[in-house]
Amino acid sequence: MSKSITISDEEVKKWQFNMPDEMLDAVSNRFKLLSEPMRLKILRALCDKERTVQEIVKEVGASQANISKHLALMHDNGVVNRRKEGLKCYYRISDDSIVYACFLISKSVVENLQDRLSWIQKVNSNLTT
Amino acid sequence: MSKSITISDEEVKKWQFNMPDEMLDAVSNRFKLLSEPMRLKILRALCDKERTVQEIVKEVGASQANISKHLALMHDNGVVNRRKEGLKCYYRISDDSIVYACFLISKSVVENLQDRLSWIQKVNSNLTT
DNA sequence: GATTAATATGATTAAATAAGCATATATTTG
DNA sequence: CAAATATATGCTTATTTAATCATATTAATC
Repeated sequence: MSKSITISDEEVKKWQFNMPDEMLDAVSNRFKLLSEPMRLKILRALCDKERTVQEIVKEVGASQANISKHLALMHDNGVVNRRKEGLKCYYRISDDSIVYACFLISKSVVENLQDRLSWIQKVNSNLTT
Repeated sequence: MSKSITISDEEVKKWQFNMPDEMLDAVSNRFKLLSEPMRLKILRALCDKERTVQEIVKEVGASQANISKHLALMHDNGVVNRRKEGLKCYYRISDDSIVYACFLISKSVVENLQDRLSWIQKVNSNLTT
């Protein structure tokens, strides 16, 4: 069966931004973790299944030290979980809503780009005719 | 009628992280915009309706210059829209998915904190008995 | 227990950027 | 057009942090 998530406006309104400042700090911190291309690449690699550090290093194409630090940071902040097996260490995304948030934002960014593109095309066709 | 949004796993899988690196850069940039407490406070103020810069300044309690710069940044990146009316300038959130993403992440962060709290409580009760 | 493999960590450097202050640019009103 | 109001913008400073290199830790194997 296929999972799905539904967010109602009411639900959002209730929570929504009756949030205390301290909560916003925590939220901004989580967003900050998602605001580095390198970390998004790591999450992209972890999207379908857990992987070892080595596997991530290969897939992402960055140094082992760098990947390791990003993973540590995300682990400290509950974005990924760790599982040790002998020498190897498997990481996985700890929470589906992280992926959903990435999806939402991606969609929003694409729509945004498309809007701009249509503007440009309109302006361009006006200029060239 | 109450709006709502549904995200299916299939939908996420399709898009999901078959994203090219350039796309991840754009997404990370959007996340970066959401990763400052001050900007989240501004978005919280804009959550239910559009507001003027002055109204935001009052509600958020930061300097006009600072608010103005954050608004300009978010506007340049399509996070908020602008509407001028005489001297006043009304800003509003341009895209619902931004609010949904904030909601998702907030929920995720709260769950994360709750998990940690229950750990702490468990440890604490072990120590004090 | 020495060696190799997998991962983590410390120190340093360079780049990004939020906030503050002063000032500039409209736009309205007298 | 002068004064007042609303908003935007330069410039500077201090802070944060990603990447790099070298090295440390941990676990398996011979």
